[in-house]
Amino acid sequence: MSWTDERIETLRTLWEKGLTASQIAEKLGNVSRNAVIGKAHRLGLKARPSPVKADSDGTPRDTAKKAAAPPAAPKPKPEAAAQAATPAPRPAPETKAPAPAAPKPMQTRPTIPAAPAKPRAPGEKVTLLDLSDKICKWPIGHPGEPDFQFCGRPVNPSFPYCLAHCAEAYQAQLPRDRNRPSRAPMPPLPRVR
DNA sequence: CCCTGATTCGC
DNA sequence: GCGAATCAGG
Repeated sequence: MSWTDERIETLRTLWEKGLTASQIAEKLGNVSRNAVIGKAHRLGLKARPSPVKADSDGTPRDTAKKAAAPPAAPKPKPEAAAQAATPAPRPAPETKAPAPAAPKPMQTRPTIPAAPAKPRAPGEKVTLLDLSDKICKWPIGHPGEPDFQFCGRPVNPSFPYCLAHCAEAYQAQLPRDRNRPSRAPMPPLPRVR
């Protein structure tokens, strides 16, 4: 559907009224939240508190979007595949818990290529405050101890851990039946979207 | 995970 | 001009 004068007027009104982009999109119908935001900006309706816009000065949102740098940064694109990997003992961070330390390997298997990448400023610990959906939350050390920190490498997309730690956390539930040979359908490695 | 607005860029 | 995809933050 297109932006008729009427729809534009509605957009203006609701936007200035303070409704969120998604609310407006819903009222209008047949448009996405993104469409609303995009149109609002093009109309010059702007400036509503954005979560991301909180910069007081320094960080000028230098976001290097796509297209920016073709050569310089080769992003590691893992290619493991998996289906139903039974979530093995997950690390239990939080304030107590003896720490995951060793989600025991029930079966050895070749270690995954592992994720290089190093987003962290050299030397600094990854603390609770650094956590986000995008960095590996695998705890290193024991909570409460001075040097406790998190892995901090980039996550395997849609997982809470990096590729290497996904391999730790999600392992196949191998047959425990003694009678049956464990020919094991093997490798349920972390899926990579 | 849900949500927010902002931005980019292929169409 | 449009808006999906992405980002960055709550």
